[in-house]
Amino acid sequence: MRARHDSGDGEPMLIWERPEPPSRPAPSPLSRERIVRAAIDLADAEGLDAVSLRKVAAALNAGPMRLYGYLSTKQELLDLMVDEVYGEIMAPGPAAEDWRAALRDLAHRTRSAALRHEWFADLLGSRPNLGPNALAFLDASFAALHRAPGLTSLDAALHAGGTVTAYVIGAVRREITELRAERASGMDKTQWQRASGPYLTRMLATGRYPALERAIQADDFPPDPATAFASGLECVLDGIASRVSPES
Amino acid sequence: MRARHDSGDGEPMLIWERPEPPSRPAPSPLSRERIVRAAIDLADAEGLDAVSLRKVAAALNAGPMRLYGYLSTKQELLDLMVDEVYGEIMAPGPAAEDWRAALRDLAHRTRSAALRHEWFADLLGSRPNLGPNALAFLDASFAALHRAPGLTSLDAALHAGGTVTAYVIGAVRREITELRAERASGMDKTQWQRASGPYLTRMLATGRYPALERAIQADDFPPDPATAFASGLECVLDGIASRVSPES
DNA sequence: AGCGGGGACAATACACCGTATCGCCAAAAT
DNA sequence: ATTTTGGCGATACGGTGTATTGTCCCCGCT
Repeated sequence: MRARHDSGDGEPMLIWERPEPPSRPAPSPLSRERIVRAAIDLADAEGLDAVSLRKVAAALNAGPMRLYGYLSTKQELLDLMVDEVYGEIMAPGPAAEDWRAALRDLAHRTRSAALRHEWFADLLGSRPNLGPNALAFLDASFAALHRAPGLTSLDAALHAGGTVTAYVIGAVRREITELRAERASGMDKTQWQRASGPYLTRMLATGRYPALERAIQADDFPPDPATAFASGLECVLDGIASRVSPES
Repeated sequence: MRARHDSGDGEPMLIWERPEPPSRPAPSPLSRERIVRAAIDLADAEGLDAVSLRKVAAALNAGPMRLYGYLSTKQELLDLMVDEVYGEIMAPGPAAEDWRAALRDLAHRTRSAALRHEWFADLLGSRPNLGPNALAFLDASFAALHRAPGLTSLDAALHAGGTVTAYVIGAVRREITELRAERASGMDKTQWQRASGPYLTRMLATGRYPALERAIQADDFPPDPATAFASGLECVLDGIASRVSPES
């Protein structure tokens, strides 16, 4: 059952272009924008699990069912939230001229958006994102790759874009997950090591993980996540560059 | 409130080494293994959303609360499911000798595991995975990277491993998501294009996405996901190789 | 041998979720 | 002025994860 605005004709009428409910004379106190904003605020403050239609509605002084005039499903709300964050990502100035710089910029903006809205990492890549802002993001990626010198086949461009996107999704996810794990067991990274340390040392003592053991023994403290993300990204970009302009 | 096996002393006693309940003379009909297996079967058949403690317990002819003797939380069950899949991934023969081949092998095995258990993609990277099989996976990664010639700093090895892991997570996620989207709207890829096509064409007609427009116009059909995954992976591996052994 | 206690299991209970349905009331149309 | 309509709130339902309570059986002790 779709929202009541679904005109019912054959065409799918995806959610992003569904019209606002006809603006009432006394301006309707609710709008999809306000709903999405409230949901985002709630998710930022209390996590994605705390986002329930009931709580969002309550934050807007409305009954839960009120929202179904603007959304047909909770999933739709999540999709709109994601697209809103893509909007944040695309908000800043124009793209760089160098394709590499442009892709790097998009990646870092995505990462910082995920740090602002940790729930974004949970949703990243879990559904096809076709909202207008997500499309703008895609467009920016392709535009950047089009500026690459040797990238004639746009088949290759698609591959390249997909590869860096995949890296960004995975890296952001991992980083947020680690961040949460640290926070969960006492705010401090060393404290986290103490927490799961005994278990890990016991596991390592079995001798079944020699390489891991060696890796942890020589524990140079892992560098901050930002540079880890950046260096991994450069690695991926290097790989792309090596096929864009065959090795000099 | 932990499961009843938590010994109560200071040490955390993570879930993977918590002992089975004391084997009763008449062997207990339940075990964590059987629970996890039932949950996996359910998730494979009906999706992750269908995995509820009630349904899992029902599949084992038990009341819902029975499971809390073996698990302290649903999240724990999910963690165990993930580790079980890591077990599948690590099951086949020994690792290749070449570091690149070894990493490639791990990546492809992860992908095929996710294709067998689509819910695995939803859980990938969403939590720190420290189960014995996940550790074995990590160990294999580090072992492979250790075999790389120029990888003296294990700091670099950590970065490299993290980078390819991030790519794999993101790529697998995207692929499963796309697969589901296709399946949701009529099994066929061209059919999917028809489904969201009108919306997309209308969006593109706004002229706000010129690069996207160009990319879609010249629609050489995208290659099958397997080669897309593979080529992206090679791309990442190239990037790593270029820093392992500086350009020849 | 009889009995008491403890522990595994089941049933019940609770708060909350997403969503369908229904009824009311106010505003618009006749 | 009356009727209609449609947006909104309240209520309801089936489901969830989990806490609590009760029951019953089996083991060990007297």
